[in-house]
Amino acid sequence: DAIRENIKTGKFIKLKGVPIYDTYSRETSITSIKGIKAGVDRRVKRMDNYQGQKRVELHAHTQMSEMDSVMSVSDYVNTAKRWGHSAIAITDHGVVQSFPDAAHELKPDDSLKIIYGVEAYLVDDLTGIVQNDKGQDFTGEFVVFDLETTGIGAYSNEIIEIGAVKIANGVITETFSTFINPGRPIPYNIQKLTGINDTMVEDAPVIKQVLPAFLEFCGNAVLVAHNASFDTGFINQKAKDLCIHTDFTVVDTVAMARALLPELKKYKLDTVAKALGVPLENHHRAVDDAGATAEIFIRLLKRLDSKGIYTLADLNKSGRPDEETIRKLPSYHAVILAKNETGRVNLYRLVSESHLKYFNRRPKLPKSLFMQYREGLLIGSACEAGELYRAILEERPEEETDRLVKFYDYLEIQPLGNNAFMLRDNNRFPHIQDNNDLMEINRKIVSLGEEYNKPVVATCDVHFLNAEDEVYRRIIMSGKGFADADNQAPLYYRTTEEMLEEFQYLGSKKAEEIVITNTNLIADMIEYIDPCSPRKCPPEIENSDEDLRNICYNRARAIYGDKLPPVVVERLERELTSIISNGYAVMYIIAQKLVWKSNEDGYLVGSRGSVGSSFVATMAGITEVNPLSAHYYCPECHYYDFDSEEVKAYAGSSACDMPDKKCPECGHILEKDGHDIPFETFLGFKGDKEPDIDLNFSSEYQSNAHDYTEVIFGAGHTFRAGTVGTLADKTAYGYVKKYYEEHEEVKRRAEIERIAVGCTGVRRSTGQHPGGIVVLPMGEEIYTFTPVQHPANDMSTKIITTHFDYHKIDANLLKLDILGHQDPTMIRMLEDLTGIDASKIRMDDKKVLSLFESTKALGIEPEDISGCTLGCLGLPEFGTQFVHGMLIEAKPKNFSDLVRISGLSHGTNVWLDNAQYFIANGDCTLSTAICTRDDIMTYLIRMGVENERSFKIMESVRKGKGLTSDMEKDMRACNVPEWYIESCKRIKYMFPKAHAAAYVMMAMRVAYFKVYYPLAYYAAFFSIRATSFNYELMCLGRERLEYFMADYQKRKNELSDKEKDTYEDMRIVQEMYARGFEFVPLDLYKAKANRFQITGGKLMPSFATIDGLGGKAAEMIEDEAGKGKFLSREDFKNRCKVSEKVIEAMADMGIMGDMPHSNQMSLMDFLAV
DNA sequence: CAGTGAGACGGGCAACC
DNA sequence: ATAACGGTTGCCCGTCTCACTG
Repeated sequence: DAIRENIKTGKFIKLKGVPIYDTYSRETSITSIKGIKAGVDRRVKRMDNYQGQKRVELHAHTQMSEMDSVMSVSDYVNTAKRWGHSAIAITDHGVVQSFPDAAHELKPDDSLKIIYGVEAYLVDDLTGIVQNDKGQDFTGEFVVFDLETTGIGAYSNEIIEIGAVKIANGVITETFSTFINPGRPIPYNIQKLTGINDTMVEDAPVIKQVLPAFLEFCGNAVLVAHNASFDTGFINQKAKDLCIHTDFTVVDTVAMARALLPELKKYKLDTVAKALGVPLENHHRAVDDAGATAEIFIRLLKRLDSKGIYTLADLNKSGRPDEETIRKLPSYHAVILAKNETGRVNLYRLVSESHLKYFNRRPKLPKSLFMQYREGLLIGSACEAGELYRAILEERPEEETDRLVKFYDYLEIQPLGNNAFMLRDNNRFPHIQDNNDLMEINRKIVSLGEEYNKPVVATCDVHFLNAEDEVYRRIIMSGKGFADADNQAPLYYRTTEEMLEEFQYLGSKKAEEIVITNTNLIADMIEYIDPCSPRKCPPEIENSDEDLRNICYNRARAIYGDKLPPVVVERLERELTSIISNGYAVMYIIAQKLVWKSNEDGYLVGSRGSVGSSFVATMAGITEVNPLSAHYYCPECHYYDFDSEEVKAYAGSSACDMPDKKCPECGHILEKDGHDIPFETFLGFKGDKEPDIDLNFSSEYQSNAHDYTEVIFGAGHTFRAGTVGTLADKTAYGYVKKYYEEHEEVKRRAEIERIAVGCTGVRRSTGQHPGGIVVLPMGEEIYTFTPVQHPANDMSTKIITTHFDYHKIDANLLKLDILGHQDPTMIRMLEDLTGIDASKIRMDDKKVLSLFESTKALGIEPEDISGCTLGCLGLPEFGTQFVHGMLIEAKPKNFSDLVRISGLSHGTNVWLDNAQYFIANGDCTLSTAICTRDDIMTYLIRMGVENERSFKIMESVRKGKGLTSDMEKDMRACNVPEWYIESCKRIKYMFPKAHAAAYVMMAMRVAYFKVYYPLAYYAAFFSIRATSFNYELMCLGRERLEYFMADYQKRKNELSDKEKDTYEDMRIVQEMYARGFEFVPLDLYKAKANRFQITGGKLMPSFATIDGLGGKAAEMIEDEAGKGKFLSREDFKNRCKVSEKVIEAMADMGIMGDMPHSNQMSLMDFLAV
């Protein structure tokens, strides 16, 4: 214990012990520990010690950048605070999920300004198909041409071949073709690509001679090229070098093809040629490419003609890219920062639209859309993947860089190390050879900034906090399969001094300007913003207050009579006052509508959570749990008994445990109801607790319930709550392990775990909440609260989720938890099979209750079912080893006991290390132990602790927050025993009583069927609950089953989770066999896809129980079997889309009967007969 | 006959109530 | 043998199979 005390996460310790080689884990470990001492944390924490104004980081990625950055928001914010930086920006790739967490890191008196931004994937949709239109139509002259060059940039490369074709009136009239001597060797990769070598151009004319000739050939014609800006860029650059003025109209066939052939995925010349049936030989030779492009152009022109497009102006208009096209356009990084509240909402809109409309691997943002919502936003030119940097890198003509610079509000440059990858990639960046080349690009950006008066800022493009943290990013990128993962750029958060030093090559004055002055200048243009709206916006439904009141009173009168018992009126009024005054009536009305609708459609709804604590909820039909104290009432004459001594003896218990009784007035059998649950568990004494209505709908019905919310609130007003899926422990561990295995480095398990921790928390995907629907009230705009997107950016679904996970906006919008559950599905199937109304099942049936103590009621002995001494295998929430252990120890006698056990068996540190100990120690009994939340509050109140205080203590305990010393003091002051205080402190999570009661009711119902309608029970269980049912292992007889069970038992410690599930299902099957029931072989023509059937006192499994045969195939078989006999296996395979392998397996199991292999055979057979 | 892409399926994992 | 909350939805990924293609 002393050792344990000293070992805590984040602590450093010194150990004394004996190192030995552990043959099991196959690594060295320490045993026989003799001493343990506190150690010293020797890690050096970096500090920004710059004297004077410090820099501001304007470009940083957090863990929300998908599988890219490993920096946690909290580390980032807190480091900035510690360094004394005045502001920091968060600019994740295309998303903003870090914002709420970042805001959360700020304390009220922090002065740090967080700049909320995004690094967008900007798409230039503003350049049209036609540049410099002068009113031409398609009857004039066009010159379609193509160039081969020594490289990509027009400035430092030369043209080596020009091929051109002149078209007039849609027919080819002239051609032009020549090599050009570039006056320097042709790079090897270009030779390889084009097949043009030095000897071929040796005798060719030089550009000075060729260009004028080519320009003369062109005359006033419109220039046409595939990806025209490349070719015209060269022509313009070379013309400029020779002081020749050019002013061509240009048409780009890539853009044309995009507009006219939207079905293509790529628009490379060969792809387009193929799509249009144009032959293309010798691709990457100017003459041939020009010819092909001309042919493509002519064919595209014909399509234009049929569309009634006759002028270039029309072409440009028709070619405005649609969503589909924009998705396929190349994108460039750009940093967008929100300056103020308007900007924030605009940013959320841009993020939403880029996810909903323009997502293609990345959320793309068309410039046109950005322009539309530019208000309140700043845009910066970003990194080497930004269009300005790219334009400079590719030596685009000046007009283009000018146009780009003007578009941005500020320009960015980054440390050389960020771009050093270019030095290593000679193929893509042949002209970037050393740091000087990289510096040159940065210098160019700086001078453009000066020229156009745009501030230039130095940013880090942060992806991890400290230089050494690159290892985490390396492993993650390697795990994703990036080949160059091992060459991590130094993308860490740098201090002012580090950045000043980095940019010394610009001169110390300039360095100071871009590192300090300008970053602060940008930061100062930005206001303090809260990423989450402060407004609470619950939906409104007209007359909900009055309606709720009426619904409750009507129902109450129907049950308790027109003259309502005072207890009922008192409770209703107390609750209604609290509910209505706090504005929660709407919640009840919504829940009521959903439940009623589901009931109408034939599915009961299970209640869940603490709603059952509310009698109003009971009366509104939202829950079956009646929270009043145990009472009798007469359904005939409305006699009631809430306060006789007889009834009071059941305080704290459920009414179903009371003896049956006849009505003293009319002799009718009295109803018993009430579980004695305080309302305050739900809403608190002041009604100020944020309540949550959780409902369990049948999994089969869940999506209908979701759709129905749209009917209630109107289309566009409900959103599925979104979730953020991260790289968590197990996946991270797997990545790290794999990484070091691949690199053949031996790492100890502890080290792998340590590194894995550093990799966790990185966003991997987004998803849907299991049931949460978020409601946006009429007249509100969702972007005020959160951006939206499709789950996992799946463009084929109509589901829209919130971009933030629900808890980030739970103070703003109401969430309905419409969860899926198997209990309602089970009940539905059991009712269908037996004709019994499950809601009428008694909760005090002795035989049913005995299942929780012995196997007797099932007519079997423990040895029949591998020694299990209880009959409650397969009952919901009562089927696991853990719960069984508890049941065996606690020996529940009635419903109330089961409610307590249900409470004890859910949560961490509620039973073990807690109630179990205190019961054994004699401090308490099952009835007095802390079993549910409510126990704490009612007990404390009874001991004299003030109401509100008792509630607060309960809330603190049930959330696992333990007790404050003040709370302990208050408890001791009221003589609360020490064991009780200790017990409270150990609890990590705890059920509310209402939830436990609702779940026990469900378990009792299922148990009833298990006792009295066994086949129906097993049919329902295997159809619905069994997750790993396997025909081959389980349905071919008891002996075979037990053979496999023995095998699993032997491998107990190595079973996968899946196999463990299978084993649990096997136990239920074993129990069924033991009770004397059997399966009949699966009949191809009688079996159902997913449901077991009872036939002649036996069970017929469903098709879905066959391994490898999934839901789709199962349904196909059921469908096709109804249409007629299968002639052969071949026929079966074709009609049902079942794979060969599965058919083989089915044949082995005897399911295929004597069906012949192919139709031929069957015909022969037929003839033979 | 290798390559590719799509779809079904099962299993592992994560988020959540 | 241990320790153990139980049960839900949904996403990703590897594998298998099959149709299609050059």
